[in-house]
Amino acid sequence: MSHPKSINYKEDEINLARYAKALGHPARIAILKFLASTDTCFCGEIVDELPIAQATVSQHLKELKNAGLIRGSIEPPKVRYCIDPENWKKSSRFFEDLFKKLI
Amino acid sequence: MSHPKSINYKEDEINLARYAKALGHPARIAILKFLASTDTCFCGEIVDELPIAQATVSQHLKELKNAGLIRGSIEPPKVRYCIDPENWKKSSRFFEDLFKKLI
DNA sequence: ATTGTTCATCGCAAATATACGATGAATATT
DNA sequence: AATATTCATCGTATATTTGCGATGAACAAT
Repeated sequence: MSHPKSINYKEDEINLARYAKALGHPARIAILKFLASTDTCFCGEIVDELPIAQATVSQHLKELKNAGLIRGSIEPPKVRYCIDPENWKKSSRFFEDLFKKLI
Repeated sequence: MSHPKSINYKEDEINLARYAKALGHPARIAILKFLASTDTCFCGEIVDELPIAQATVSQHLKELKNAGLIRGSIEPPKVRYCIDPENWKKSSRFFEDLFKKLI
């Protein structure tokens, strides 16, 4: 792919897009809602909850982690996941700012 | 692709994911911010503003339109775009509901 | 030492997204 | 009629995403 015009979006636009992209799949929305409702949980609980295979759930968790929306702490042989409160608040503010630009 | 477990996400999760996905690219964030700041605009103005080709801008506009976030009205030989106030409010509420689940 | 549990990662296939140039459709101007 | 403007769409190339089964790593329990 070529980029004749050099791409230079603003930092905030890139960050907001990254958060939005992470939220852009029903499975990940469901995972986050589940996480928010239970405070913390293990991968296995999500697998039981959702209609997708363990490998796929693990991949979605990885993406949410990469986006910064969740965190995982090892608790052998499991991994306890929770929402990252700081980034959660940050992304909440990002969306709020975007939407209040019009309403 | 195969789907051994039948996929059945909740309606709201699907809708929120669709809005989020539409917001999941810096160019589309930039387009929406520009649209919000100018009320309405033509495709050409966005092409001047953003570092991407006309065909690509048009495609992003199409995706935003498919997601329901913007509308376009023909004004020959141009198309005037504006944010869809109703769906904008709706998606704003969706995100608000998601984020307030934790904070 | 062997087995079981839990989860990440690898390797693969198919689908979707991103970007562009070229072309087409619609209309206004000459 | 011919030309110019504006924008959508087509065709194409490449990258990313989504999903799965299989395997591996880490630890617990036998």
